[in-house]
Amino acid sequence: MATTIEDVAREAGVSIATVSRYLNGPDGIVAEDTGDRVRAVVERLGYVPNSVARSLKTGRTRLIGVLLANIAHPYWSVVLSGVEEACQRAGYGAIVSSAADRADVENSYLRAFLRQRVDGILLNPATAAPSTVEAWARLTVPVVTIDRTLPGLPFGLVAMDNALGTRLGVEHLLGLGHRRIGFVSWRPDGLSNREERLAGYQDALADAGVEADGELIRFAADGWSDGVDQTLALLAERDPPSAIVSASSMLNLQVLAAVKRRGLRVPDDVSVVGYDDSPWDPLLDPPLTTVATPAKGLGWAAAERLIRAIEGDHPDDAGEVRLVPELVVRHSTSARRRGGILPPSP
Amino acid sequence: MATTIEDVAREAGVSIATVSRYLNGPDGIVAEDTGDRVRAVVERLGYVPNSVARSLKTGRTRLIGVLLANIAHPYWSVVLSGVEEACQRAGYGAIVSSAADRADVENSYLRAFLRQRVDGILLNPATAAPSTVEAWARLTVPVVTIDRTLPGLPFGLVAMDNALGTRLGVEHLLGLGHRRIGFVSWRPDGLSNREERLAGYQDALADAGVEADGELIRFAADGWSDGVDQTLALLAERDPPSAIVSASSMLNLQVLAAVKRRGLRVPDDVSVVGYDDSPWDPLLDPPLTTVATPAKGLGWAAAERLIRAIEGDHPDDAGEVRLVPELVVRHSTSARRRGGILPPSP
DNA sequence: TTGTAGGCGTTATCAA
DNA sequence: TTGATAACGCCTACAA
Repeated sequence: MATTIEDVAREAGVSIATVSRYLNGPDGIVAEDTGDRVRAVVERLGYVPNSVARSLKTGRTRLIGVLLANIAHPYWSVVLSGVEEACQRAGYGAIVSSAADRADVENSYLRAFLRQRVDGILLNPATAAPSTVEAWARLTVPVVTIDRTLPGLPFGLVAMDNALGTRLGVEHLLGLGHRRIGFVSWRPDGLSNREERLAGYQDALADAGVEADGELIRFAADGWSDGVDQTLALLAERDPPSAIVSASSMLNLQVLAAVKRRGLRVPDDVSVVGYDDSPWDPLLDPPLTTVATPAKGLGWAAAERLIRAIEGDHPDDAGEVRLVPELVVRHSTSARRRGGILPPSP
Repeated sequence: MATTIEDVAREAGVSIATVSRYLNGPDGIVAEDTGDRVRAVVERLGYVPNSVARSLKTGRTRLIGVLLANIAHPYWSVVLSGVEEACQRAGYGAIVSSAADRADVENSYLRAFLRQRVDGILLNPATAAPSTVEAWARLTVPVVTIDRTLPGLPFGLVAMDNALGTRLGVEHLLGLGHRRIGFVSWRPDGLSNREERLAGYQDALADAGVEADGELIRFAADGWSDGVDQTLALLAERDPPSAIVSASSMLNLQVLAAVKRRGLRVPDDVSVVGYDDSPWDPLLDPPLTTVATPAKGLGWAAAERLIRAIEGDHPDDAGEVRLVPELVVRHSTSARRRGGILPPSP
């Protein structure tokens, strides 16, 4: 067994209360020479306080649970770096897990977190299944949803202003003279982020008096390939778009690849606006015009907020915090050419 | 306070020992009707066992610490998905943290893990600082290093066969007739993965009897931009390479971007072999020939091994497990053209 | 300024 | 088959 506070107390010739006070109390709560003796013994024995015992006593673990829909998406590595930073500053640890996009896995992790007595949970919901809402609704630990939520979840949300994000892309293209603007996104599934990005696209067009055309909207299945097919289908229409807005960092490359595979040039034949401004977006060919979403800031803000809720200051329990995306103009967009897309080369 | 085992016992009219047995013991350790009563009460009260108390008693937390050098690298999101999967299967949770490439942060997380009484640690060392080795060397918890290690760390390692990885790239290019093959990697820092990838490149050339030329080796500073500059410098040499091997997924795009910025075509003017086969590599322009490294498998194998060590079967405590990379040939490499690189267009 | 002792919620030993 | 009870390691009144 590891050395305990009792070992330290015995060796130092004091009581465990004194050791505990020296370790946790404010400066000067133990006499200076007593403290010196304790410190020496702690050092010599390599004593490491057992926070399991501490948690049992205090009822707090200084652990938060982070439940991601799917951690394999590269976007989350950056978000997590923000979560880590906020946790580290506040002295919390993060148990992170990934639901692999399945509601049942999500549920089982939720139960695990409850058993672990985490002080709070950061939730990126995996699905819009009703069971999800039901299971989470009557929780007592603080929960903050991150990046997206779904109807009925009574938690605070920290997310991007998704509607503004796609709107920025559309308005940029409108300003360049584009009127037929395609939209490639994930298939809507009841989760807020997808719905909002679609709405931002549609509203921006409507506000500009541009006629909506459902044919210009394509939904891809999750993953790294269907976005290519959907974009190809979009480009193969009778009246194809002169510009495309991608609604996700994973789709950016798929849209670009499809345009090129079709033998078209970006931006000369088709302008492309990406999403998220991943670190590699400036390195693409051409450097991608993108809606920048501060991924690290998202993680940081969400963790910060959760920790505040845990520590008792809940200014706006179920309110939303929306981070503001910004358009970064690079070289994948240009003024609309007359004449539209040429037929594919044979 | 949450409901405890005592509440359940009282409501069910049994002792807490019986409740505990019903919950943890093998089937049939309590009489069927007793069990039914307990189950009903557990359900009604929404009792969730407190694993903090359980851990205090048993001395095991079923938690592992995952200490990454820098989680912000997108590669790790995929690795972590493998770690998660292994943990989930075995009923463990993973506290993940990121050292932001700093030895002091790494050390403070190590202490935090020790306080938390994690059952084991998965370590991706941040630096080759001597303090690192010293701090870790006399640990008692099981530790498995992942992806890389450094001299003096007495732990098992689960990593790619890095030398084979770059060798595969070089041999592929040699087979295509290339002789002047450039190498763009991270600046060596004493960590095994970087050293090994360099050695693999050098050995493959030596084995083929190709003269080594230090000018063909360029080291980039961490991040998303210096790799571009280093590649540009490489291409600006008097006798530039006809092919380049990139030693990291983060450098793939930087190398590609630099070649294009120089006005050269891939693979017609310069062949490029990438590293890691990220999910987006097939979508690049041109689709990247890459050394595929099973990132998810890496995470899975490392976590699996750590869990085995925790549970007491340590077949090969400090040995290495090397995952085998494979070359995926796409369209960024081609036979060497005669005449070499043209001068840059004005 | 320091010490004593009770209790946090479990598990597991020993009896019954 | 079940129940009492002693730890596990720490924090924190309350006493001294």
